[in-house]
Amino acid sequence: MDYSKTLNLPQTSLPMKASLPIKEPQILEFWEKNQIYHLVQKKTANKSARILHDGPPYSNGKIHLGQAFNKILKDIVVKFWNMTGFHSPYVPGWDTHGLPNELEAIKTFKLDRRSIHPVELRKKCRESSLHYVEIQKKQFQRLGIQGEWEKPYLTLDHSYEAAIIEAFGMMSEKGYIYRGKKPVYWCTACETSLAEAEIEYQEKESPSIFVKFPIKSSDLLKDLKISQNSKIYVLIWTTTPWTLPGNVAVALHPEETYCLAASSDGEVYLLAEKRLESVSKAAGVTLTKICDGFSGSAAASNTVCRHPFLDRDSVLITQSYVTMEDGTGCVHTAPGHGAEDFEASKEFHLPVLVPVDAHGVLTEEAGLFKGLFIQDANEKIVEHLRETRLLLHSSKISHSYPHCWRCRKPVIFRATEQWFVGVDHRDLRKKSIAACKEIKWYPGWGETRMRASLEQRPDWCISRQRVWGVPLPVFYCLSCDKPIVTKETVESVKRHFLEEGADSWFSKTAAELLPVGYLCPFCQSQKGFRKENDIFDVWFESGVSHLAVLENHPSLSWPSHLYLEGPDQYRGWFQVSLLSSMAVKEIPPYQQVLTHGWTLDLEGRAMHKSIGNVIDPMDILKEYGADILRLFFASVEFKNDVRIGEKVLKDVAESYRKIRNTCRFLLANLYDFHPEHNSVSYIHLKEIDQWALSRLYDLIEETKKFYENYDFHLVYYRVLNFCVQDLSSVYLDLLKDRLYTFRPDSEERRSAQTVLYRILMTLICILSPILSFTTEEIWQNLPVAFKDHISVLLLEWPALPVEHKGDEIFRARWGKILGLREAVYQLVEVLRQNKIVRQPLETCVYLIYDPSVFQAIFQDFSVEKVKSLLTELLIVSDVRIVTVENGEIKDVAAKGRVIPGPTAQADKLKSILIKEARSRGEEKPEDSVASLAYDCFPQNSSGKLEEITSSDPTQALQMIAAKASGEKCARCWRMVEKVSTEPSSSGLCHRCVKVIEGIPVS
RNA sequence: GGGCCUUUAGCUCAGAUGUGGUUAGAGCGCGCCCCUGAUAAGGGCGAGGUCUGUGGUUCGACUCCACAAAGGCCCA
Repeated sequence: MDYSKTLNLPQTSLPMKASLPIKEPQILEFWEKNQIYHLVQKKTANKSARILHDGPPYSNGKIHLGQAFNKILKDIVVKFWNMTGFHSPYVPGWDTHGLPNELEAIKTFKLDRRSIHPVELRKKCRESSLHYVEIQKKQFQRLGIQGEWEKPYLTLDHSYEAAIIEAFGMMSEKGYIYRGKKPVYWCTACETSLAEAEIEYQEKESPSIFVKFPIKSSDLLKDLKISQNSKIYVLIWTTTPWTLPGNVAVALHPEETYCLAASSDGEVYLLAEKRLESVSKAAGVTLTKICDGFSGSAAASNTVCRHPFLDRDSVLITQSYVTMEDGTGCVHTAPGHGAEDFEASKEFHLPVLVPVDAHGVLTEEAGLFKGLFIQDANEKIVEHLRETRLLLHSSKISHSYPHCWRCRKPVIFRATEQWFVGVDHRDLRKKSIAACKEIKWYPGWGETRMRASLEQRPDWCISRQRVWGVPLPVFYCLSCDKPIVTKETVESVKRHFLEEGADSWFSKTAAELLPVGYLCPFCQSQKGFRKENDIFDVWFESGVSHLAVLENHPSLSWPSHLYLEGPDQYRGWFQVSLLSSMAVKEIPPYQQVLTHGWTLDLEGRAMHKSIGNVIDPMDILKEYGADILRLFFASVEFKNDVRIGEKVLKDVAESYRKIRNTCRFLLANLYDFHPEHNSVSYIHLKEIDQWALSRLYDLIEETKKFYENYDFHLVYYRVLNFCVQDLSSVYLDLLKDRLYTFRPDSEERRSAQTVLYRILMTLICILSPILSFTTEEIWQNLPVAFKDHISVLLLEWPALPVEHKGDEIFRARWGKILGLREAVYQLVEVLRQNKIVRQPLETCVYLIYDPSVFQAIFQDFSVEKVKSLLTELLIVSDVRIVTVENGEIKDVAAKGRVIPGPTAQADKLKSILIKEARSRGEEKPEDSVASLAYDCFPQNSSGKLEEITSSDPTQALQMIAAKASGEKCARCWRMVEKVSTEPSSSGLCHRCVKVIEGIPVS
């Protein structure tokens, strides 16, 4: 007879196969249509605000994996906050100005930036930027990121542009802004200065030359009584011959030892003693020391050389940055072409010469090399030096050299007029470093790194020679040529930008931008003014986003709780934001800083187009779905670098299925459950159900802590382990009997459902920040009676009454019981290997009764309770708690007699069972019984367990497993003594007979 | 070359509890087996690690120190 129709089998509309790439867009539509983001904001409106301020990506292309990573993490954080008592709006932003966007526009529209009018170029840039904003917006939304997408912040917004001017004005007013000539990275192809962040180091081949600087006069040579007529030279080494026209000095290390060495042709060179050997080798000449060594400072004293080809002197100076690792220990110094050289020029009052123009062409100052491009100048200068016998040696060298991040060409160092933020003005650096202590860094070493970055950084060059950006609001008097930045002028420019945007700077005259009748504050001239040509560095723009956005956006407030970006931002956005905030407000713009690692390929290499290992996030969405990508990022320790590829995504997809199926099983067994009408109160729940609740209680507590600490991977593993270990393998497995075979509305079944319901709702909540699409899908498949909200995103973090945790005795008992379960399954496995049983349900487990052992494991439980608990937990057909007396097995009743010697009893029981097996005709009767002593006082048990249990560490529970006797019930598949022979219920056990009474059987 | 960081089973992660001590854990994957009433599901058991390497401190180090290798970010 087929009794399966009489069972309460699971029913659900939630498919096992996720089909995320198809399902997710539908869910997005649902969120969009119902304005879920705004419902969440409305719901949390009166909670305390906690703001994650979005760092703006460039709108110059489609999103890459690193950006997907970043936004997903932000989304998880914000969703968690919104469900745990905070009001957390998320306003995404874009960096729409700057070189990357400008270059993208030039490429897209094939523009000639030399001929195009700035206003026209800006129009095209704007078009391109907004185009990519829309693309990226769609892509981010596709990832499931919730936010104010219809009102993001853009750095080209008029209000934002005005805010930049305002911030500049405030900093200028406090004296942070100054104008100066300073060597900056300069790309001759792009004709612009570059920020440090815009530089890439690549291998490059350069000339490597040793140049002789003839000594004109020197204290040292006088002291050494060396004839001034001798050919004596200071020997320098350089890889940039074109900078020689800018040479004004040669630097020696003050403490290192220098010497004079003669070559075979009688010339004498000054160089560092330590470098003598390698220089001889490199130049292929024999150098012989001709006197004792002397210090660098002695050598430099009043020593003047003649420039090798210009009618000018070059003085010897001392600098501690001179190293003995390469060169000659005598460093060619051109203050217009090097940072250290520039610093030295300040100390020794050297002129800063820049004989190279913006295109990389040498100027009048370079003498006979005038008009040459630097590459050509290199060759000509070397040639000239050789001709004039001032070149000792020339070769080629391959070394790491700075390149432009956009055009990839080698850059030069060139001093130009620039605008700066003085980092040490008003102790800005010190204050910023001090502020780091007040900020919470995740991971903790972020503080060290930020401090180190701050300590090292030079003054902040905020000007760029481009047009796509916000112009520096500076005017120059046509009469006295002094730069003018006053409260009045800034305010006037700000007003224009607020109304018409920064384009007005390019379309209007200075007079139109300035207040009517404005006079030069320095000379009172009426000749008028010209406008500054430079625009702001994009770091300045994004660096003041906390002012432009947090203070002005209606949803936000200043300061933010958290900034969350990649590790490159310690020197980028984190730092410039901190500096601008400390300069203007004297308070950091964030309370916490969280960084994630870089996304790498499976071999641990960074992703580069040239290597061909770049992964497009959209490809992952097409194949796996956004939830898999989200789950992946939640599964890894994201504070480190993250390796991603086919294999790891597949692995995560597997785990995803486990989680999904667990939820599906829960849901499918609740098809006839109504939480209001069918719930069973806690005290009436079965012990096992209470245990499941206590596990759930722990899960909630622990995952909440993990989320709060941004340890999403711990949330992932905790949830997965809960699904696998507590639910799938233990609780759900044992519950099938009760759910399927008991009367639908029986107390036992409702007890289980009460807990399943709680577990399902909790899992959905815990997972919703990560698996937003899937939990929403489950939510849509939930019975109406379960739901008090339209979307899963409106839920609050789950809470269970503290009593559900279970007291110490309860928890100790369950610790032991689960250990016992593992031991029993080892026994069952032996029987299975011996082909005695195929599954636990065919097994009977015998426990030798020993009161102290039972007390230790089961605490205050009665024998009956232990028996029924274990039968259900172990999914065996019978658990017998027995004593063995006079060769007979006796089931222990509630107050059964106790006899000593459990081990001996177990042995006897074993032989009795073997005997029985033999009489049944088993081939190998001794194989049909498996025994084990379960040590209920393991030495490694925790202190808390020790308190509750007795102190005898040697006691153990004697357990024996054997094949269960009797007949198999056709409905519940348990082995029972006897099944019914009645026609209406034939083959059924007593329990099932009762259940199907009144239920028609087909 | 400098600063900061990473390196525990095939993969992703725990842990080594504020100051070193007996057989270093999980999930996935893998192997063997069971079930067919979660079924392109579910269950059981098992095999996998000289804790990146080398040296040192110590009675004893995966855990402390030094150096090194590989990789990442930033800077020169």
